[in-house]
Amino acid sequence: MLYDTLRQYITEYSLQSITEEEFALIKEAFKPKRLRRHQYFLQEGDVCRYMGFITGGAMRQYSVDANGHEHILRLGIENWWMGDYESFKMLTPSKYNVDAVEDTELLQISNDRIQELKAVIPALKRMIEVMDERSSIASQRRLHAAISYSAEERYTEMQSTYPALLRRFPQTMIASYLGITPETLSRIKRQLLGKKSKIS
Amino acid sequence: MLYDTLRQYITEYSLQSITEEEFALIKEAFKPKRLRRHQYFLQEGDVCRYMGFITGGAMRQYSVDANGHEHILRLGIENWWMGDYESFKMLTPSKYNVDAVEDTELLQISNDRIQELKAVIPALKRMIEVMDERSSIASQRRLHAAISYSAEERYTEMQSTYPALLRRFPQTMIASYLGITPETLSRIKRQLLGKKSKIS
DNA sequence: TAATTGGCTTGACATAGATCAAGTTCTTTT
DNA sequence: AAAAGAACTTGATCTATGTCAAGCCAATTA
Repeated sequence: MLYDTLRQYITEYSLQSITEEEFALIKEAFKPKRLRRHQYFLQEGDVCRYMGFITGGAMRQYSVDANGHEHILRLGIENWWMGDYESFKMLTPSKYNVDAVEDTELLQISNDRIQELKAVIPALKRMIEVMDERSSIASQRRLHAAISYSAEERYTEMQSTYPALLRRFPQTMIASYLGITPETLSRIKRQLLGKKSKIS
Repeated sequence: MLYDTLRQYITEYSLQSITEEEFALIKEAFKPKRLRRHQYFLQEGDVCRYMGFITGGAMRQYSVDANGHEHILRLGIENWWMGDYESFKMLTPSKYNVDAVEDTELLQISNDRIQELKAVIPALKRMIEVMDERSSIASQRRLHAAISYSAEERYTEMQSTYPALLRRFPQTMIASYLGITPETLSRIKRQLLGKKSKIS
């Protein structure tokens, strides 16, 4: 049921299995939560007290700049974690908003509880370590792309890295994630179609 | 002497002290290395087998794109770690070069040895966990800046976040780090001087 | 001291991508 | 079925930043 994907996720990332007692602790600590489309999970200025493990639906993390433009930092779907990690860890007010792009259900856990669980469930501790490593690496890659690549290159890279996200989110959001306007993304797509047809 | 700053660094990050026996292990595992200005620590295509803890000098990590342009991803000075973490962790060929910007001395450790040490020195393990957390957060911040801010905003943010780097590296490299050309950085600085004088 | 070099600035021009404004298509709601 | 509204496209312009070229200054080397 609901918690099985989480259990599988932990096993997969930690490469360790968890006992039934441990699983019971997890089920008790992670609370199910439903979000309607457009509903906030976190608002700018609040401390991110929970991280959510998405079991169904789609979410985004974004900031709003001085001109009212949104900049999407992260997109997430089933089996992804969502929340502002910086705020969650440091207990500082978040610079970001997190909301649901589709009706979403997730399992949320508080900072306190995850600390307690880490202490008693080795697999969970290991999972978090691995996630930190990977997220550090993923951010570095995306930074590299943002600094070094053109908009078109970033789009094609996204096509190969996260095809699922491309299909799932409206292009306005994909554009924002790539750091460009929807108009530019539209034109890029047309250009790429032209190129493709020449190749094949 | 040479290893004291490393010891202090570990204590500071892990919030744990290390015993003399542990320190002896560390001294044996971390090998001192000297690099002349412009000398490579890592070249694109090689696997990053060592991470370096800089005890003196200045280094940079950068990629070279199809047009021969360099893009600096990270700058490092005393008390910073340097190397390509992705390649080091995953044992994959690196997309980056790492070299010395000044004559540099560092303490280097191999992947194998750090794994062994992590298993027997809790403080070291904890230090790495904390570093992963923070680097994950720092990358996210920089990504946010790269996507959301103008060149000028990124520069002023860098002024407040890493003043030491600004003083230490030539502006060509600062520009590359910010993802702009040296010419643009030069013009931005002039504009900012104008603004400042108006304020005061 | 002269020569060389690397780093910085400045100007003129080029361009990727943004902005603004319409118009189209496809859903969703009523 | 009508109406409203997303999401996307397209065109015309604008702007931040890049590119190319020249010159200057300071530091290092001969």
